[in-house]
Amino acid sequence: MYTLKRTQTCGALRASDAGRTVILNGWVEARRDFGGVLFIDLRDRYGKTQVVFRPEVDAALAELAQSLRFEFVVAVRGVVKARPAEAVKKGMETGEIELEATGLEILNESKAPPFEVTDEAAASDEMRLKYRYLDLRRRPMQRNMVTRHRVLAAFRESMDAQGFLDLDTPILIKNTPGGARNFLVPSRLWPHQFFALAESPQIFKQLFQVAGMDRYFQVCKCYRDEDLRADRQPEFTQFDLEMSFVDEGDVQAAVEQAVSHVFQKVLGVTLPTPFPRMTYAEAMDRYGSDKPDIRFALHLVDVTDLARASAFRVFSEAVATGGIVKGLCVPGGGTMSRKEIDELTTWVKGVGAKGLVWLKGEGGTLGGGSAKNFSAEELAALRSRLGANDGDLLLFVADERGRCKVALGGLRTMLGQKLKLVKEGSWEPFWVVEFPMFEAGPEGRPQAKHHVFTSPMPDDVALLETEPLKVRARAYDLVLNGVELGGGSIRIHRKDLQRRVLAVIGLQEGDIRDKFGFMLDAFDYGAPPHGGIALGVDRFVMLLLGLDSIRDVIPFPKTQKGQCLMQSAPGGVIPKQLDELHIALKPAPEDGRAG
RNA sequence: GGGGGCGUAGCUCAAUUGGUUAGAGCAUCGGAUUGUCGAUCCGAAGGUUGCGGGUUCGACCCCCGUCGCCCUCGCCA
Repeated sequence: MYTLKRTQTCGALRASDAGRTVILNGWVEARRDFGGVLFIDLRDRYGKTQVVFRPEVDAALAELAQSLRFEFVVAVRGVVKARPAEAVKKGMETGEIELEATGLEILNESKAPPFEVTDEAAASDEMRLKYRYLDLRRRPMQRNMVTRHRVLAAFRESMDAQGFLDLDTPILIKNTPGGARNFLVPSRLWPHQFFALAESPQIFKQLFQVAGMDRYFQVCKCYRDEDLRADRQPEFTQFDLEMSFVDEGDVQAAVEQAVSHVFQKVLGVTLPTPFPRMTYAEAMDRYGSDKPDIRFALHLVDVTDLARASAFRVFSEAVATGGIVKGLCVPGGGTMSRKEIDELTTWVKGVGAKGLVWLKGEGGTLGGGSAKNFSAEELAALRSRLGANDGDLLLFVADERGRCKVALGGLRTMLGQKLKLVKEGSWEPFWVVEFPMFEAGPEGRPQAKHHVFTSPMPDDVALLETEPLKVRARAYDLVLNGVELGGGSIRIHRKDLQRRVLAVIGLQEGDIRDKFGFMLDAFDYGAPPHGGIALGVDRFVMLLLGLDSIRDVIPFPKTQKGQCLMQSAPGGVIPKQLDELHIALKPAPEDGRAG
């Protein structure tokens, strides 16, 4: 119990409140002591208000206020006063007033915080994660969390308006190898048996369709035990939806409506719909990426034909061994230093490419770098093919097809950011469509690129057994500003086609029965045509806020090694727990990371 | 598993490229200060330079190993 319960929040008071007696509760954000008069900035989720203590108003109170320190939690009663004209703080919502204190209750003291709880993130990621509750107290993080809430609220609003049902699915499910590595949960009641944490609600949402729950959606947690990235966490959140009696266009339209609604509600931005479509083949050829940032026009240009006959062996040999040569013309990139170009080369080699060939537009032809390896005619042809001007930088990668695209596509993205080619504040969502059904696995055997329930395009079904790698899928990814927001597909709803697809990836009848038996059984009982999609909530919020790490929009994220620095999770368990689970531990690996 | 960056006071950083007493700002503590809002001024305290080993007359600096944080490739249907 405490006596001075707040009557207002710290962001509420304005000049029109002058003369009122109110009570504020909050944290001490700043303290300015003039010996006589003492100022305190009081903060809560809603804002910040200056409190002033004066000895002439209450000497004992002013003395008590001297003991206040950063992050003390206090309750202050006082009279709202208009500030003297010269003391008005511009740019502060409550800057026209201050609270002249007549009562103070220290609700809790605080140790000196390990870092300052200020708007500027002056602390390292490590400190922020260890003391996450203090990091979250900072205004920018509070803003991020509020935005996250508003995005979720707007999404649910749109889904409800479109007639979707919010239904949940189990987190503890059966382990099915393939796809992302699962987190495993041992079963106490069934010794030697394990649950897996759901990596997505995929199977269940399809079974909802079999069950007639047309138009399902959910905001759900997903778990994948894979390596982390700036935009990947082992535990993340998806907008998940699935619909019956639909084709690609219906799912995309539903998503466009929901995404547009979120943009309108959260940013006040109107997105033109429908979103443009681009085929996977075009994305890879022109951008070297299946999630290109199309906000800047920097395209990969194929010069394989020119390279084939070149005297420059780096080019001709790459082509002779079945590779390709592609180039990128960076407008104005000629000013980049040798050192900067070397950094690009280092990166390219890091992704497995052999190297980077570079030239600069100068004197009406091309010079610098590898120019001496080409004839004048070749330089002219390259310059013309890439549309280069004097002052431009030309970058080429000659390599195996996939590596070439990945290397140049990566360079394109890096240069777009480095040279600020991107129009800030622009939003260009689009769909990448016609993904390949399969990709070559380790031993050349086709693997599902999306997942095994994805339907092939009708025109390509005949190729399933003969040229599986040429079969295109009825799959689609939603891409926004170079980020893959999510992907989905029209599913296979007929058992005969499903069996053919499973056979292509080499699953034996026994395996099929073991892994997907219940799914196929369900399809025996009238599965409707259906399809859906899942979008990454964390990435979505990150994009809306213009941030570049997913960690800043997840309240309690893990480090890149998958640890929670605040809890020190994961951690060990006591022998009794292991006994109950009938689990014996093998010796820990040498790196000493065992709990 | 591979490539790269970083690790120095509670926090954020510096240390003339190997030279003897490792500095600054903020925070902390003490003092001064009656209109500030990153308050100001004076003073104090604060260090196993992530950890282990090596090279050297001498190591924050060079070498090897290791741990941690970040970026990235693989991986993530």
